[in-house]
Amino acid sequence: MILKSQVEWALHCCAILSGLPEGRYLSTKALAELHGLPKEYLSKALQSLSQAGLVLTTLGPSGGYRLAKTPNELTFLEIVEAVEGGGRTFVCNNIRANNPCRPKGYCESSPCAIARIMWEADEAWRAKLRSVTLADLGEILAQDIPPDIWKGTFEWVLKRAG
Amino acid sequence: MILKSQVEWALHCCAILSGLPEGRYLSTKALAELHGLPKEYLSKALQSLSQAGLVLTTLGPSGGYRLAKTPNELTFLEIVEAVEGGGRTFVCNNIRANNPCRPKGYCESSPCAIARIMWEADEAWRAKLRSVTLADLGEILAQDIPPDIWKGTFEWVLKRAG
DNA sequence: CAAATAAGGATAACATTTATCCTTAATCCG
DNA sequence: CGGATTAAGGATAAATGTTATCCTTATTTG
Repeated sequence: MILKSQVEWALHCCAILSGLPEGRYLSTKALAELHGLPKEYLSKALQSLSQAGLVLTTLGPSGGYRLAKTPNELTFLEIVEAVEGGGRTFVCNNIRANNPCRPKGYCESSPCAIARIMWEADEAWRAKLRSVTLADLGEILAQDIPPDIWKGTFEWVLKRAG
Repeated sequence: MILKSQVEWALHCCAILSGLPEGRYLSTKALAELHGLPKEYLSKALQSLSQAGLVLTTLGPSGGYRLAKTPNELTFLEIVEAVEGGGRTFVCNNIRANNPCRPKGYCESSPCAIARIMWEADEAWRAKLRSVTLADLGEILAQDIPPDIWKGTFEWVLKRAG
């Protein structure tokens, strides 16, 4: 059970977009170059973000993407679910219903106990991702990344942002 | 990102095995019939449990599986990881290293901040699963399942247990 | 009008999951 | 001892999902 690599790509792209000045846009091409990713396929991840309403787009030269909200309003969970989908990791096929000892037409009152427990674990995962915003990430990155690399990247981005 | 259905199968099988009297074994065939599952493929899931040391096996007629520990020593996490593997759901491909603004040969000091956050969410998921034992599940099932079905299933199992 | 862009459809390569079949070695029972 | 039953595991195939590429369309900029 592994998340799509598009999740990783979307998170990194949002991290870059969160440093973009107000009203400017960054293209798929620039984001793909910056991360060494296939432009066409990265585009699908960005489209998912767009469909989820997390980013805004413009067309034409100088077009591209920018965040639809401020970084402290955008959570990891929103980004992950935009790309990966909001479904649960545990799918209950209700195999208890195949138990030959059950009376015919027997109807369960509640979801399977095993599924309920697995879903609680899913919810713990989601709760953690919901608690972290892009702004939080920005603070961590500011400490992680050497200032000169951070600055160089920022200038590289600004040069390409429409 | 969906867990293998074998995870569901393994959990249900362990739930049944946890009700088995001391020293008796239940075969793949019986477990497959009880849950309406393909015997040969279910066998792979049970082999995973065996390799992880969660169940004990015997060969020959009257052979099969029983738990290697008491139900209150066996956690959901152990069962899930035996089948699904213990890896993380988020794989970091370190795409930040592709950033053209980095000096050549630059070496990161710590894992990517995005990966660290995603891994914390994974750990929250695992922590929840680690906190629930088969004994806990048994208590919930005892309340969920009507006594006559529970009793009928138990007798069905005992009739087939070696 | 020409170039650049996002959006999205079609398709293919690749990996994983799901399943089936077969062989081997061990165990039980008559 | 011999036949039946079982777990273990290898080989293979079908089904599904992920990753990737290509192409068309509509929009925007200059």
